[in-house]
Amino acid sequence: MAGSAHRPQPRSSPDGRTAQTRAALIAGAIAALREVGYAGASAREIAARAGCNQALVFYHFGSVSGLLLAALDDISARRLAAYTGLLARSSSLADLIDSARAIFHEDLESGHVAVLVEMITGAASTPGLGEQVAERLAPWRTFAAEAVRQGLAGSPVEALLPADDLAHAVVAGFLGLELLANLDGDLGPALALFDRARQVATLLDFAGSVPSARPGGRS
Amino acid sequence: MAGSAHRPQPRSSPDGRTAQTRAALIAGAIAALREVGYAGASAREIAARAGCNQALVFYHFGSVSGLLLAALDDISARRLAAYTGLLARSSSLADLIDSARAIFHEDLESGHVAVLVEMITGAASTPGLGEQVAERLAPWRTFAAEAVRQGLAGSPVEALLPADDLAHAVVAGFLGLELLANLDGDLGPALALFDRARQVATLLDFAGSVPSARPGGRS
DNA sequence: GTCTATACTTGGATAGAC
DNA sequence: GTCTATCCAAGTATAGAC
Repeated sequence: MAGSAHRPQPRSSPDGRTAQTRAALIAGAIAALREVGYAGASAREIAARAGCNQALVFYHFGSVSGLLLAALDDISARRLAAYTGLLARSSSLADLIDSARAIFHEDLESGHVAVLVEMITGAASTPGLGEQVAERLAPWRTFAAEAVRQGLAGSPVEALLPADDLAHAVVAGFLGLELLANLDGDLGPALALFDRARQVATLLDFAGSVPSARPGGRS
Repeated sequence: MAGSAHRPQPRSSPDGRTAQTRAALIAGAIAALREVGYAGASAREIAARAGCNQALVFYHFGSVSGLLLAALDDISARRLAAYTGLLARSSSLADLIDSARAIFHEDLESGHVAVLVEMITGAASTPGLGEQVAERLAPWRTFAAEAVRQGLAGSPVEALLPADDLAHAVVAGFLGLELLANLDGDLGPALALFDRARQVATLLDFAGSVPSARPGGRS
């Protein structure tokens, strides 16, 4: 039931004027969240960026938070598709770290994770919004767990750090790095961290390929 | 120069009515940031929690963001004192992880890190606020670097992960875990992570105490 | 130092013309 | 479906009484 409210007749052609307006509003919402944060993402601010009228926010999305959630949906869909593609193409842990670095870099430059972070923290001021944001974060967490499972398959790390625990840390790490990079306007430290992780990953890839180097390995 | 504006005569006795009001406003600001976020932390909202008049926010702190920064200063001072005490009492890496877990738990329950996170993300909507928040975050980062340096002294991890890089990851991790725990209303996964880290730390403590287990060790 | 009252601004939301 | 006009609520900030 959540999500079905205030959707006007989607009867017009797939990329008619209506769809264009909705898309422009979503793009404007993303830009606003990125540049002026949740507190600054008002209907007027967003409409100005979309080049249309403030009233259309309410016509198409019912409320400002309705639009912000739609923007989050939009980002999630596009980002997860990109992530999944990268994951499928990674055959080693080092590959996976490289992919994660590329994802982080791209997301940061385009501000996608910033939008997510703003929504998570901003949700506190709007009753009921927290649950809806959490729902939309769920697929990212599932994806992280899958990536970790794939990257650690057969690694000695598995025994020490279960995939689910590590996945939680990975998501938290992404969000935290984004927070700091955004505040500092400098993603250097975060990228340096990925480079270090890559070195460790290379070691683990090697350890995984040498059976005798796996303590407790039984197969 | 920033910070000296709008400070009314501190001529009254140290814990006179003035100091009480200022303290109540700061406490109200912290509670508001924690419960309704940056976007909801208005002068009226804060004054209501402080049990005083809205106009006093401007009299004592000049503006709402002035008060919020004062609140952040207050938290930083008290938290860093507590952290430093814990650090001084930790003699092994496992001890340090235990301390970190205790810090995280306490901060989360009391909402101190939530305040920091709200200020970091909320700063985007108020020009110039970002730099001031960054200034106040700096001591936390310095502390993290010291803790990491102390915890890793003589550990084989040092060669792979320089202390500064790791410290950046630790701060990002804290902020990210806070973000998730706050959204979910569940700090279980974060605490589980600390437990895992503690296990690894115990291993490293052991490795550090056995010279032959340190590859490349030269002393 | 603290309060009441108020000026001014911005934002959410709706009605109705086109 | 989009716009203009408008209402109302909430927010920042100041003036002036006490």
